[in-house]
Amino acid sequence: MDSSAKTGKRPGKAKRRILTAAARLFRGRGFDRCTVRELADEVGILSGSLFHHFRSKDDILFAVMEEVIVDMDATLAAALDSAPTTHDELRALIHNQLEFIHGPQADATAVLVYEWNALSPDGQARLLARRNAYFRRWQEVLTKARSEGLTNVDPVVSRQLIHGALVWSANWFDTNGAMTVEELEQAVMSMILV
Amino acid sequence: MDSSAKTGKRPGKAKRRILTAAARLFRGRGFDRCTVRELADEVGILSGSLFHHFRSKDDILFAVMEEVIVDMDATLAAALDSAPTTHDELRALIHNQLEFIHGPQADATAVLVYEWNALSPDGQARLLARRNAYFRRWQEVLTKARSEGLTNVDPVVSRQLIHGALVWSANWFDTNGAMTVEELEQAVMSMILV
Amino acid sequence: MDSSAKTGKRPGKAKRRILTAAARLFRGRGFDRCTVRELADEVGILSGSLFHHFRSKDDILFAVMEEVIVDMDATLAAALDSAPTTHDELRALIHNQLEFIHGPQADATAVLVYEWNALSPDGQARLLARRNAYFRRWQEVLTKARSEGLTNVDPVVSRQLIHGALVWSANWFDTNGAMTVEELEQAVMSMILV
Amino acid sequence: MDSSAKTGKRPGKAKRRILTAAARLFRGRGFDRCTVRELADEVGILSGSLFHHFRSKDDILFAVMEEVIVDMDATLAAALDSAPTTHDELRALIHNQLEFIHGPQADATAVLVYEWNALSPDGQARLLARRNAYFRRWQEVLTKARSEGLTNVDPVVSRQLIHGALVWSANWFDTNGAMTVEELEQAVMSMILV
DNA sequence: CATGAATGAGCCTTCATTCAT
DNA sequence: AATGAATGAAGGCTCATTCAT
Repeated sequence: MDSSAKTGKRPGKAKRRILTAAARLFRGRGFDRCTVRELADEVGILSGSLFHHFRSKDDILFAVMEEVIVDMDATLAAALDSAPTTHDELRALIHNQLEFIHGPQADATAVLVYEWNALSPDGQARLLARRNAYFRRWQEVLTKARSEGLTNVDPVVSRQLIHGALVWSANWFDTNGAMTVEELEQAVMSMILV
Repeated sequence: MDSSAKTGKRPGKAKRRILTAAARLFRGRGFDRCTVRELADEVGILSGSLFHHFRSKDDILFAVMEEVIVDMDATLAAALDSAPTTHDELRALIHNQLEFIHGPQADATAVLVYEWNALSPDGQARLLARRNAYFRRWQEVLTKARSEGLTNVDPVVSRQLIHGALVWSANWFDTNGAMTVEELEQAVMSMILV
Repeated sequence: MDSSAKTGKRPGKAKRRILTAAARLFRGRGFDRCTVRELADEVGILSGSLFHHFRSKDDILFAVMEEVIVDMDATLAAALDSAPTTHDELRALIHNQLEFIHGPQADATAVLVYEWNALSPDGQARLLARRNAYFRRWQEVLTKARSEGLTNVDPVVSRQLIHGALVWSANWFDTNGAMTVEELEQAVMSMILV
Repeated sequence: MDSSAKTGKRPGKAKRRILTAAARLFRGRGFDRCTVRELADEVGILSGSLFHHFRSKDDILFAVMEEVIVDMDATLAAALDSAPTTHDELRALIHNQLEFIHGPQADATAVLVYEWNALSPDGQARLLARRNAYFRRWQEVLTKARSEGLTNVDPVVSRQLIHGALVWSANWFDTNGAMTVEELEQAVMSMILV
């Protein structure tokens, strides 16, 4: 007889459940418009109990973002490592970003991108290194791509343009719609390539 | 000697000053993290006075957004009217959007895009018609562009990709930096065109 | 061409119109739940203009009450003077009170009775003399009535019981209903008399 | 050693204490002239804590009224049930009303009667059924009383006249004065009876 | 006299956070 | 770990009142 049977609560570690619910809530209604009570309700505990797991509401936002940014960077690093050509690396860049924006971590990724300003200055500072590392990988690939004649736009500029185009898809692309993520990936590729 | 010299208040109609300050504040710190007292301070009045000009804080957000969306649509309509070719229309699309994102109405435009969820459901409904009209113009031009072979991506998809890329520039492009808006415009054009 | 034609406002002295509207409003929704803006709207002026005629909102309440209490006492005095018998005096007491509660000054009278606590301590003090004078007349008549065997209840008590019964009729008696004020008067008389 | 000794707080359930204080305050100074901070002070908590127990200030007024009206109706029903004669029923009517107006629930009863207009339309609607039930009992007794020749005034009219007389006593009758409630009851009876 | 923008105190309510149980 | 009452700062908004025009 596990504890979830006794308490009637859904299984899974509390921290995990809080983070998942927080990502969904923060994404849907914005960090500031969500109350800790709503979050606690969603998890099935009382608001006071949240503070046994996280020091503050800000801390929850930070944890959501940190987890996804660490994952995203690690996944990208691995994907780039196993990409034989620059063209494959380019595709890995886009694939990885879309995977996060529309995959299992979609909520957390959207929160990372669109609630960045809700994060405390301190939190931003602590996440900046990872963020920079991630974009450095983009930069390197795009620089190589231009030098190889695959694209003809300045890497700094194209990095931002592509990033903007990709993350915005969180707001319109429907995973259950007619178009698949692979097709979207292909469309982006065809815009980038000369 | 104008009245502002006599009263010691900054010139300009109060509503105008509120809207301008609101756009800057809402953009910089997010609608929910701004207080009406901050806004009033910025304008140089007391918080209560705000409510002589707007019924509520929500109303101010609505007014900021409505003004810019109306302007944006009207300006685009005019620009498209005087564009001789589809290529020129395509450029007008991008030029117009960048003009708003980085021109005098930069703050309000950023608010329109990134604080959309902060707007009340009712407010969203009342602005939707304009928003749709604006995007319909994009759709039409992009459809024509593809049928003429200028691009080869589905209009719905390319509209969203380009929109995402352009509005994201609000977060990184520096008007006072080395790159001009015209150059940015050119970079985007070159990514779109086959 | 009078000024009301020019300004489009209803005729009559401003003070009068304010007092009439105030009585109706205060009675209907309570002094505290009425705003000076509502009152000004009703009169057809702006809220600021109210303060050319009265020093404060409290002052308006005071004026409404003072006018009616002065009238009520004067009318009662006259009626008692011309009442040949104690029985007639008794009837005058009731008639006069009902005349005010349901006649042209119904609103002001209801305000006097039911908004007494909304009046400032200072205002209450300034009206107390009149209030006392009015009730003294009741007391005298009721004392005489008992000594003559018309009633058999202590004058202090009966004065309050009758007063309560009469003023409460403001809350239920319908001037346009089947029962006339005269019939109501008769019903009260029959309850009082032995 | 009970918990109140340990926490330093006054004993009694919070809701109860709030309701009691609210009745006293609302009665003394009127619902609109009382602030939630005053009420919280009186109870010995902070204003925010009020809203753990009641959704709104309106809700508190409603709760005060609901409790007393339910009690009042139940007590009257019981009293009428055990009254052997119509004469006794008549006395029960008056006794019950005076018991509430001057007994332990005096404040709440006064609030019910004199702050009815401060209650939201919705609140009024939700209390109307009880109010009507209570008055229906009066009506029935008074109808019977007239048919038996105990009184000779129309039941609808006498119900309102007596009700007015009785509730008004909240404003003048002094429980600690020379006259007892029983004597007051007797005085009212003698006015009603033929 | 009237206007109406501005005032500023104060109101009800919300909400992240604490803590004794 | 969880509870839930209490906290207390802050938030959006109201409103009687003032005053330059």
